[in-house]
Amino acid sequence: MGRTPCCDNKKALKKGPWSPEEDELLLNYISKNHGHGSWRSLPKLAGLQRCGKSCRLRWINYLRPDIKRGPFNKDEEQLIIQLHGMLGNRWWATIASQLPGRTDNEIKNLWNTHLRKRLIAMGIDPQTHELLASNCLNHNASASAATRHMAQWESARLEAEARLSRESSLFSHAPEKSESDHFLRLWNSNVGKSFRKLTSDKFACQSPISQASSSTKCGLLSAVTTEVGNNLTGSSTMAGNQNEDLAYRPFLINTEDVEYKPFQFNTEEEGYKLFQSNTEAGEFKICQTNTEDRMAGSVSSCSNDLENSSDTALQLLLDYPINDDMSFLGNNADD
DNA sequence: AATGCACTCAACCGCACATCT
DNA sequence: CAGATGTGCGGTTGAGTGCAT
Repeated sequence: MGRTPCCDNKKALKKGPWSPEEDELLLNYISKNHGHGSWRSLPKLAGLQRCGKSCRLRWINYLRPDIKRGPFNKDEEQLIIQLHGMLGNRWWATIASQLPGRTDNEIKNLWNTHLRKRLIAMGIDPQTHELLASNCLNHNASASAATRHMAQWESARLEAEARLSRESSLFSHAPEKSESDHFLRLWNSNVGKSFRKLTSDKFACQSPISQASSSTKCGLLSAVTTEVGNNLTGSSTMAGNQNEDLAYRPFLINTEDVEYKPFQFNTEEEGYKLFQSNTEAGEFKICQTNTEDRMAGSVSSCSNDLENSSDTALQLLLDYPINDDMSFLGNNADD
């Protein structure tokens, strides 16, 4: 039963930095064989005294021909921060997928060495994207709004997951994509476009940094419909269990200009307008949803005064020029 | 020139999930 | 179906490097 171990620890396998000779062996093997095939058997076939895992890592993070070298530009850094705000630490690979030629390892390093420190210097917790405690003393009202925004964003994320889960069940013949991939694709898709339109029209926002305090009025970004049913329950449970990691990050950041603003709705009712899919046509559109259908457990303790602002950091994220297509739905249909 | 410190980043480690026997 | 293995991923480490003293 089973297979032999991947890496035989009894063999003296080399560790540490790769030599140019080793790189050449690995490159030659992969180019001659039009791919790596089994990573486990690769080292032996390629004549390398390395474990397959080490070979894979070397290929993915360094030798792959499509690796983009050189420093990250501002757009890339901004996108990483935005995506980290959406996804958190758990999905470096997903973030990397949005940056052609960049590896998860590279992005992770950039985050840990540069971006994280930059946020800290700005008084922002790089994990939660919330204001650090010291800043909260000066921005109590805003920080409390930030907490609400976290709930709003988490609700939006759950809604997206639930919707996509439902969609995937409708396209059950299609291969499953990862949850995060769904979310990113959703964000980049017409759904996101609709959402962008909604937020453009309806969202107001305030900056915890630029505005010392203000009374706020916000609704929930929790337009969860009863159609979601069990899928939603699953998502909700999942998110609850992994709250620390999956927690939606409410802020959107422009690190250069310290634009760091949460988003809000003008009214609670507006918050309940979100994605409603027309599954027959495979299209999404926005419609009114019943407030009573909102997901149980959603944070709803929002105060009800809000200051409008059309120039939001959210808009920066929403308008970021990500490829706006529905290819993932198309793929589903094709498969 | 020597030393210590901070920083970077390639690589390792261990876990989770998918796949195979 | 159970358990072993393969693969991918995030967290962490530590060697190399640059800078300050």
